[in-house]
Amino acid sequence: MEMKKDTFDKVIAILHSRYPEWDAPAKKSTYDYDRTPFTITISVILSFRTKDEVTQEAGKRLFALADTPEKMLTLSKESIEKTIYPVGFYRKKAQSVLEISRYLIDRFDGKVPNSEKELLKIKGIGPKAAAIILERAFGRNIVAVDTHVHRILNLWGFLNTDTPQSSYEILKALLDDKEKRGLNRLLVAFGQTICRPQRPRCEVCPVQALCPNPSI
DNA sequence: AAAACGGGGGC
DNA sequence: GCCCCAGTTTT
Repeated sequence: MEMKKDTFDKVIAILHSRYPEWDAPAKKSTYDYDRTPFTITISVILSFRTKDEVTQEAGKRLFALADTPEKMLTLSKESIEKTIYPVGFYRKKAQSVLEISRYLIDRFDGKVPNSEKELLKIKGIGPKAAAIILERAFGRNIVAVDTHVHRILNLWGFLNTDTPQSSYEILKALLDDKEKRGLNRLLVAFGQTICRPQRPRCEVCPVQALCPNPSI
């Protein structure tokens, strides 16, 4: 089954009125480390193919040791591996963390560039990571298809089109003429708390009646 | 286009 | 056990 766009709009409206706090920026107090462009960037790297909770715990441990590119370079690759374990691809990511730190210092005086073009030049940062960094670190009003958003789009049937568009293009079209940033956050929060990857809480979902594929 | 990177979790 | 996991680089 697939959902129509007007149903999608209705779903967004219901979620918005039921959980107005979801489209607000994440509170700093929900994290145990400073949310700087650098820590945000590294968190995004750590999050690939890894559960949110594991990523959060790993980030907390890592940023307690080093929350700037300069401090990061004082750590050995092995100690970073140990610290971030058990995130997926932890060896490759430890290497990537060091490379990115080195690159930021050499090219941008230790700062994360507020530019998609520049972010994409960094090894280890692709289109999705760049979008998430721009949104979270710099508040840019763009859509960022993270794993939650992707999963929900798929669940609602928006990714089973004959002419395959990227999930990024599809979401952009669905959220056109709206405040993309807030609505994007709304979907992420929905995916984290109710429409979860494991054991989705359909029984408390306010839009269950509109869902094409409830797992209830 | 497909493999590789690496664990966790569902069934 | 086996299968999945939608991020990026490498082959």
